[in-house]
Amino acid sequence: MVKITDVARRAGVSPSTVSYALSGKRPISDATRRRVQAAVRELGYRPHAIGRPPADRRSKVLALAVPLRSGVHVPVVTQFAVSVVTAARAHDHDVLLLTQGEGEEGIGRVAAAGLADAVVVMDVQLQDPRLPLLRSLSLPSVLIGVPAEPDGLTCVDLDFRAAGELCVDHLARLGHRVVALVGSPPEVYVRRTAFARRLVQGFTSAADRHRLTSAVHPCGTGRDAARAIAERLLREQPALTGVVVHNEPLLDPLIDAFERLGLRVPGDLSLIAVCPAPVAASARVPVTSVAVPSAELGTRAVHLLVRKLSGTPVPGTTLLPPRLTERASTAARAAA
Amino acid sequence: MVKITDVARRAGVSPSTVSYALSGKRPISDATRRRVQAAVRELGYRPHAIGRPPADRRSKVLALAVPLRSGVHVPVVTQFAVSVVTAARAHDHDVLLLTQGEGEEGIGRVAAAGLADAVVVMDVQLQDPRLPLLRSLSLPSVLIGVPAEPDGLTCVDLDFRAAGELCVDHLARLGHRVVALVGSPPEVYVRRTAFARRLVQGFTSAADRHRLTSAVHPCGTGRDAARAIAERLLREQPALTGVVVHNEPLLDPLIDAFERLGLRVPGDLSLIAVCPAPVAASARVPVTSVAVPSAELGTRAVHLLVRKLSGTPVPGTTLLPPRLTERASTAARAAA
DNA sequence: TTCACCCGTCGAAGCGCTTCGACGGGTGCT
DNA sequence: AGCACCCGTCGAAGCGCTTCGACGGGTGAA
Repeated sequence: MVKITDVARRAGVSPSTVSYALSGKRPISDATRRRVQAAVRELGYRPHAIGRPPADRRSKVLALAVPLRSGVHVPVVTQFAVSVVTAARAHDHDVLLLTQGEGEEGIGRVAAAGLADAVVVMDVQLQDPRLPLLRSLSLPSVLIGVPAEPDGLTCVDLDFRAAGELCVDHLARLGHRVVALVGSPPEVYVRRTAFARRLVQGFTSAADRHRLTSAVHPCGTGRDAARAIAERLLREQPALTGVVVHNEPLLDPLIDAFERLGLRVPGDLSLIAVCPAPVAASARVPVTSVAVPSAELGTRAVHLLVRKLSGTPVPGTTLLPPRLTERASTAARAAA
Repeated sequence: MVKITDVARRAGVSPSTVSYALSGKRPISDATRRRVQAAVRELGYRPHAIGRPPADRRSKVLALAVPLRSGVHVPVVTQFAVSVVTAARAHDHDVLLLTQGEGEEGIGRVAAAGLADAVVVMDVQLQDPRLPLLRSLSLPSVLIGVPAEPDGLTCVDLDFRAAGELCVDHLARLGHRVVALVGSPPEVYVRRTAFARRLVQGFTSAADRHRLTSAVHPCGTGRDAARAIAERLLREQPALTGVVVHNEPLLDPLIDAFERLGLRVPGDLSLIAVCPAPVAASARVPVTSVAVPSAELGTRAVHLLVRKLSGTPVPGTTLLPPRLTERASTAARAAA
């Protein structure tokens, strides 16, 4: 392995001069800088992380704590992870992957060992066991999702409450009077996952505001669950004409199930999904949706983290405003 | 942050004694060891990675180079990544995530900076541009997938050639005489992705051996592609009764498309998929499949890597034998 | 011409840890 | 009883890098 002393020898200067020539933290003459750069190129020198003194103890690594528990949609998480890695690279950082179960232990370990400078925490619950740890650690962090008590923490998320309201507003504007929310699997709510709860709140309060009849149903995934929930909805709310779906993998099966029951989308039933845009656009019927901007969330999280690392103050909670995109799955309610 | 000297002071010994007490590399009296352990517990000490001298230069980090290019099925990759992280943790290692595009550059950077001790490389092509780099680097590596020239490299993969043969053998045994392979998207073959090509080889050679009429069709994903390929198959091979699918996201749409053309599975058409078992089992018709054991591949890769790191010699190429699981999508060919 | 100042460079220290060599004091054998 | 040996512990070195303080020589101003 080629070290800084090798470069120094070849360039005929001292190691410290090489360091300064590369970092630019002190003035170095053009001639010297050029010689150093040439030596670096010729030898293929790259600073080795082990040498970094604790002054600049930065490992240039961010940790990413991903959930991957049941009920979490894998492609969404993956897209998010990729955007984090990409954004991190743009800021000259690498990403260390921590999986759930590792969650708490992993964050502690990574912080103590100095393996990472900062951590992005996904899938935050309202009362998340990791929060006390994050508060006590000096390790900068950004949460994806907003817990019940976000004081002192940096959080980013889609404004799921507003997203829920937006969906209902849209259905109400189209004349729908009876609506339902088909949500994530029950375990997601049991875990008190923040974003899922907030969406329900927004949905419910907007429905009340518009004086709509509404119901909320957590729902598992798969064809059988879709059929069951579709039948149940029609049984319990025969006048149902508007459905909000917050459950990516259920989207296609649910449309299927409704059609098998003789309900056309959007003829008889309007459907709005809360999910990443590609999922909505490529469903068997292109679905009107409020996009979950996973890529943007990842990028934002990294930006915030980098700013924190540089000492810049950052806002406590950033909520991205929801945006609704109309596609083929919503229509005005047919006249009675 | 609590360091080894703090522990030493509290335990009333020297730092080196603490180190030995924790590593066990030299005999330490029971009394001393106990005092050290108590001090470690009380102070919450954890060794900081920055202190590790290059003698034991191990960073306890593995890099994982994941593809995430078009045509690669995301859930499969994710499952694989998770199994790598889990296995790595079992060996007291963490995992650094490198994404494609970063591929070559990333491996070089990580190696030079000493960020990782070893690397797992996914989605290997027959002529992979990363191979020369891997050979030249002293960084131990394991490839998922077998390139054209695997000499000097450690590779793990499902034996896709045998998998292709196994599918055809099964169809032939059931009496099918005209078969087709619906493969991955064309770009996968253009890239000369190793496993995709090998599957085709196995499929073709087994078909020839059994004197079957056969055809191979790369195919994109999505409902439209499924419909197009289904129609084309029936047009070009009207007597077709056996289909092998090597394209996870196409499975459901393809079954759909066949049924819309009036072909029942398995009544009129037998279907075998090469994909992870859960995908096959949860398709709209449970599909007979040869499993792609992503989790096992990840675990194996990490095991091999750990053995390499410890200096144990490891086999060059490990091919896992394919296993076929019968489900509801295959049946004997109906008598003419 | 002289002095102050600054630019460009160097040497040394230090980070937290591991490990090598050394050393002191028991123990066991002769 | 004496000697060798080994167990348990300590001190010091060293890893590759960055950065602080220092220093020498040139330049500009008085």
